[in-house]
Amino acid sequence: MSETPRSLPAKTRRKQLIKATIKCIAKNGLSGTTMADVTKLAGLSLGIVNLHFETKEKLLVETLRFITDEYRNGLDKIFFNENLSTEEKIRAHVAFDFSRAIADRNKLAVWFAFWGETKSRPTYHSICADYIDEIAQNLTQLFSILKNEQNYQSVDPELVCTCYTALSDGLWLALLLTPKSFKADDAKTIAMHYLKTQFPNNFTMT
Amino acid sequence: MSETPRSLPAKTRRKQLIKATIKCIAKNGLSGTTMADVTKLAGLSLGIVNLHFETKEKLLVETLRFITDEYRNGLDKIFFNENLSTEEKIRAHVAFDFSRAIADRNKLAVWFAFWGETKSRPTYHSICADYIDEIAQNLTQLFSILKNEQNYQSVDPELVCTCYTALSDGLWLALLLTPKSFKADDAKTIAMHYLKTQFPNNFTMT
Amino acid sequence: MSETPRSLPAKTRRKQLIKATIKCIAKNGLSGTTMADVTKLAGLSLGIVNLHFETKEKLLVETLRFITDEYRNGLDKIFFNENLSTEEKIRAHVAFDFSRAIADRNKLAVWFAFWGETKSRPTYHSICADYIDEIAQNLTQLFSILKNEQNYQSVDPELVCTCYTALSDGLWLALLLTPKSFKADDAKTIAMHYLKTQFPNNFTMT
Amino acid sequence: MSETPRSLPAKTRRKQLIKATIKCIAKNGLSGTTMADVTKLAGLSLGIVNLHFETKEKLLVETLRFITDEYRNGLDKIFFNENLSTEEKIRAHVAFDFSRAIADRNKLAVWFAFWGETKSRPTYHSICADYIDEIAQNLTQLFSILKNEQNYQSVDPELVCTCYTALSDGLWLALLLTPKSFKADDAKTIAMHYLKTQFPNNFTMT
DNA sequence: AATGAATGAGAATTCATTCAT
DNA sequence: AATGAATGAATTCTCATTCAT
Repeated sequence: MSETPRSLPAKTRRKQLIKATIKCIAKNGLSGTTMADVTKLAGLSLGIVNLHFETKEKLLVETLRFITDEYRNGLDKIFFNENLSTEEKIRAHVAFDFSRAIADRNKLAVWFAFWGETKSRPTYHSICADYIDEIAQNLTQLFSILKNEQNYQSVDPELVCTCYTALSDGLWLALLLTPKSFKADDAKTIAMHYLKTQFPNNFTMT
Repeated sequence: MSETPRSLPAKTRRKQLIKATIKCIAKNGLSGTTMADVTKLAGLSLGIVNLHFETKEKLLVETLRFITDEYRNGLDKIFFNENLSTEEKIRAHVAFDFSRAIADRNKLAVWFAFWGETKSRPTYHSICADYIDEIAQNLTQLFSILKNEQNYQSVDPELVCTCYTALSDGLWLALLLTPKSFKADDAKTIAMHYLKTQFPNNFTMT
Repeated sequence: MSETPRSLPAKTRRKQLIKATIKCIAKNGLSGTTMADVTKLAGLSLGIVNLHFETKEKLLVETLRFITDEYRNGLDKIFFNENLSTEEKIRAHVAFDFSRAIADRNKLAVWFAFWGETKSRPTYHSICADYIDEIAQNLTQLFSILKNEQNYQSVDPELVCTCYTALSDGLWLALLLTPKSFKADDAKTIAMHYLKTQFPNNFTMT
Repeated sequence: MSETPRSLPAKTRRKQLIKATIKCIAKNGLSGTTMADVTKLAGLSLGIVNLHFETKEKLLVETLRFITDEYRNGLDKIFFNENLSTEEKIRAHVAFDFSRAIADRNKLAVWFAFWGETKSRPTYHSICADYIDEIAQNLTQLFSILKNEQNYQSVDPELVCTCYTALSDGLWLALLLTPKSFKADDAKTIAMHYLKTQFPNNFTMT
């Protein structure tokens, strides 16, 4: 194992601790995650969390914010990419949803761990509510543009967005619960299958 | 409120405690649920959990099993109801998924609380895996029969089952996360919308 | 050692813990007093403080209140005793100030431990301010009555009260700091010596 | 505020830290005084205490010694001042006891903070015992000289010294506990009032 | 069957001290 | 001489479990 330098920029340390926290939550659950576990996994001392995050709760919040930002930023890059057509953007969105970085079982476990506590923790809820809204607006807009571009009469962009979002959440759950029999590619196939029912002239090949 | 008798059949006490546990998990999250909270909410003494469930862990497992059984039994009643047509069975399935009893926010919070810990707790996982499989088989069969009855050529019953299941899981999450703007009826509409894309000649009216 | 019963009335347990706390503060200082020390000295388990006092801070406050109440109640019994003359009441007051129960080195250490933190802890301050005022009023009244009864022209009862109070506080400090060379009886002699200067016709014999 | 030079004579740094310690103890109590607080208040780095005092304990001891020396040196200057008469020396002593420099609430808080820990800390005790003795000897001698000079028959110089010392300690406590209603001038008045009872021909005017 | 005071292992947090820069 | 990130022992607090009544 390579020696970590004794002193590092605060940002690096925070990221190091957040990554260890993700692994820990995936391994032990939110309730089973102790500061001792996290710091040991990070190869650091017990007191360091307090130094960089003050409390365990704040570390958890920052961890949720980290995966939230990662997801949002990834989607924003697609949404604001001027080189992609609308269809390509939607395809890229789906591909991103079930990519290595996002549909990673550790991160999925973290998502669901926080969602499971959302009702009782206003802070978790507000962090989630925040990004859900923004992404839904962008995706609805994409469906709306595609509808107009390609003259799909009966499509309801908002409904399709809600349906697609729920579907991808449910597919993530399936990836988390039945990792043996259900893979990211299966999930992507199903997501595309739904989009094809709405936009039959698009989304035809893989 | 009427006085609880000091001595009651064990089964009644167990149900009483499980119901208190559901409320507690919804209110405080899985990690924030203590035996003191549960027993106080049930109006019983601290020691009673040990008497009826031995450990907290076993109470939690029984709680998960309780909502799991409730869901499975409800669906079984529909599936084995000889008075219903296949379409009616599927309609009833959807109606049940978003009924008062099932799409109750307390129970949804419990589902997601356990799912969030699933990766780290083999027991929770095996309880979930168990019922998921059985229900998927039944639902796939219904789609398969409908396909043959009504001559839907291109429908893949297994894929539709997986897609519907993921969709309803995702809709439950939406009900949990955004209860203000998204109601059970909205969820049901979206679920039916998906089924209509697969079986356009069925599921036409509300 | 006699076995303590496993379960006791809450009041008894609280007193038991407060007494152990007094000993601990005297032995280790306020900052050196740990819950582990207190509970070990009381022959009880670590968790019991939380059960009866919630936090360490509350145990400390109750401890201060305990010695405060003991002092105030003792003086009240003297002040409201109808069988004593005014001079007898003042004599009893002095005797009480330097009695076994009050001029006990453990308790003195506790008094000064709290006084030393008074400036930084509003709660400690308010508990002290409370009783100081009440006692000063009563003592001033005694001096006032004695002045009138015995026709002492130049005595200022309020000033004598403040002076006596400061003197007895200082004598307590001497008892705490130089226990070898300075005893309760010496302190009492000095206190009486001061009173004799103000009321030469009273307070003549021991 | 002017920049502190990065490198300064050790003595200056030590005094700087001791002054910050006094403020900190007054503000947060002895138990609430951390190295982080002290060094921040001094505008210096956390590691500097170790450099100049080795341990926190040694810094505290030096702080106690600092206020102790300040008090003792002030009194020595009076005692060995050949230009003052005995009465003037005693008057100066009282004036010093309740001067700005000594009856400062920060320093009083420090005195009582240490006295509160004296019973459990032999080091603190020996520092205190040391100066108490020396001052008592000097003051007794002054009273003794005054007695002989002015022919006070019944005065017991040692008793008067003990009484005055206790009184001034108690007055300091009053200044600490009830700063609003009790000021240094009030304390001085009471101290002089006591001395007048012993030496009625002296100490007549302010 | 039921109670709830007591227990004590386990977890978060604090903070004096260290040490590479 | 000075810095401040990092350490980890010590302490408080939590809470599932026990057990005498």
